[in-house]
Amino acid sequence: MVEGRKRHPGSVGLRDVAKLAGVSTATVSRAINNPDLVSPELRQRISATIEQLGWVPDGAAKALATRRSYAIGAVFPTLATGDFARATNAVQKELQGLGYTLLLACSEYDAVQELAQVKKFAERGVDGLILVGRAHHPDLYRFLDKHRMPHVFSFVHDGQDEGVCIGPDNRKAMAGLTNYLIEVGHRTIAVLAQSVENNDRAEARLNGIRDALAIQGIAVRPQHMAVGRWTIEEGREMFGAVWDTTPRPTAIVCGNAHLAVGAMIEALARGVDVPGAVSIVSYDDIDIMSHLPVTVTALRVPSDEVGRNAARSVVGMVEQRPLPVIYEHVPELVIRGSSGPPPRPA
Amino acid sequence: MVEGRKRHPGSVGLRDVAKLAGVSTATVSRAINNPDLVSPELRQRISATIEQLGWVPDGAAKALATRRSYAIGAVFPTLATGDFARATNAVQKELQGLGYTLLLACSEYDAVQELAQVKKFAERGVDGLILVGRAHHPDLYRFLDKHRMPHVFSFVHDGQDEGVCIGPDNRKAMAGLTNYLIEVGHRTIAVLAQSVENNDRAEARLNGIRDALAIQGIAVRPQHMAVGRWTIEEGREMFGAVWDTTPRPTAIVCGNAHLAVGAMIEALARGVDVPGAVSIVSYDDIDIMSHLPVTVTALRVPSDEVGRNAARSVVGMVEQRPLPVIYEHVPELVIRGSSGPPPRPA
DNA sequence: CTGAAAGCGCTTACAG
DNA sequence: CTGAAAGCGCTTACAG
Repeated sequence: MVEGRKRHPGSVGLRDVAKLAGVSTATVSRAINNPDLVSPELRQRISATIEQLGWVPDGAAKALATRRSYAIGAVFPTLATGDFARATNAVQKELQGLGYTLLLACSEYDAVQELAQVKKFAERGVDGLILVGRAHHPDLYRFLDKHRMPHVFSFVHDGQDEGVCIGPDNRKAMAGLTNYLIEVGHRTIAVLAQSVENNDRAEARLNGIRDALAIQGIAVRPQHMAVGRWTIEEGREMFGAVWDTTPRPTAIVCGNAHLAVGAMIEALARGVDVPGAVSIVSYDDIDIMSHLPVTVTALRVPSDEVGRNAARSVVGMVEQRPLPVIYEHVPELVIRGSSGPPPRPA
Repeated sequence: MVEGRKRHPGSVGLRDVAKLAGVSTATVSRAINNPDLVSPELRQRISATIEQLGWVPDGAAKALATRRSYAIGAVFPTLATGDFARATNAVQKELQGLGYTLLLACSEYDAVQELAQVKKFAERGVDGLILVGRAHHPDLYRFLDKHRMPHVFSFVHDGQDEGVCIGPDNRKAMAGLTNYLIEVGHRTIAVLAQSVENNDRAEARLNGIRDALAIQGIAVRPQHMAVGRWTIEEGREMFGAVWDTTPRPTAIVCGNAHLAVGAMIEALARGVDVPGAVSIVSYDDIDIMSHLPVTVTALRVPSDEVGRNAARSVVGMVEQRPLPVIYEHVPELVIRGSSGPPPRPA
């Protein structure tokens, strides 16, 4: 007779609990998952037995039997920027409150890797996914579709119909920030942009700037456009790149907080008068901005709220019950010391 | 006859692959997990069939059958500080390379919550755990022990025997930083400390400072000791608290980077001459430190390496194969503009 | 309210 | 090299 594998000797299972409590495994299972179906007496006896044996239910077995894992996968581009880190923190907290576990991966802005990570998550049996942005590998959409995997796109929000998006409308927000500069009189505006490679948010922001400028019939001059990623170092260099040009920009819009901090610091280091000679504004707000010698005007994106709502939203989809969720997060324009009217023409 | 639940209609399983490929399920399983045991011909046919059907293996079933999840749980205090965020990123990357998935939780420096999170991870069947620090809920050790759960403690390293620790020796490192101040002549030293509540690293750092000072027969005066968490705001306030005292400190040691940045900024804002009037040094190094008008002397802790090695270490334990791992990470003292000899007595 | 038993989708010891 | 079948540890439809 074939025997198969044996149980691990030391570990206790549902069976052991049932035996010791003198009930069937079905009753133990019900006592945990559906206490109302079990008489108070047994319920009490069973929970005492569980305590006594220190039984830890086996999630894999449970997942296999119920076809539900109570796990959500999230793929962020990176955790090196504070916004995604804070969002991850919030996602985990919210999921935990809803009874879910977070599986985390970082794609490093690589769509192919993201696809592989999502497939891995699917193998792990996650009930749903949180992704960042709208632009993904084409196969990813097919995959999600085929496997009917509930998912949300975070840190984006736009007018499109497809998919659930939770976050700011990057384009609209950046247009708003640019409009603010236009309103106070700027016409010669430089841009320190993030690379748009595999980053639709960065692209949307760039488009937002162009939208706002185009209405005035203005475009960003090539020498006023610099591209980087998200370090202070780059921000400093990029400031130099657009500043040492003719004509000089009277304002600089930065695609993310680190570039903006770098630009601000470089301006200070060069003794450039901010905002007297040039205004600096930023998409995204971080702590340090309100503490620099010249504080930085920024669009405040509530990353933790975005994370929290993304979590609520996937869980709502998974459980097919509507949870109250905020879908669009309109960033607040926080005007600080780094922005003002352009210098008067000499 | 009792029927039990039915299979989900749409989904394809190993069985479907086997049927279509005209082989047994055992052979399909082998073709994936042990290709060498299967003839090239079948192997080829099977992988084509898998492709064709778009089969995604069921991790829960696999985990149940093998008693291995290829998942590692990590509990960090928070992701709000850059160090843990970068470490998390590195952990995930390394685990992925080793074929594992990361389950993540944040304890918010709460030992009870951490315990609950670890138990949850155990239910999920993680193969191992990465924790931060050495100080945990007493029940946690019992739990890990009872369930023979492989685990490592990260961001700590000390002379003790028990457990695998991966990171800097906080105490020794901080003593070294303090010694540097003593060597350049400081004797009146203030401390901006992190709260030691549920944070043994903070406590170790504090002890390191005291160790170094005690050798000189010096202690930190009560008015030179301030306690906070990890915001720039707090750092500013704490600077004020220790600065407006008699005697004035000639140097300030900060328990973490954000407090140090706050202190530096407050000093600049008050027009205090750094390092002429006071030196400021920090445990932990962050980007902004090398870009402030006065750059900050700091101990550089390589968070990502700590994360990477922690990941390698647990996996090594889980697989019972020795992976090359660095256990102690000696922080590098990066001397910058904010430190120097104390002012000469007037 | 409770139990006996089938089944979730894989893996693997055994036999060939 | 391959297959038939037991088993991993739970849940749940069915019967009582």
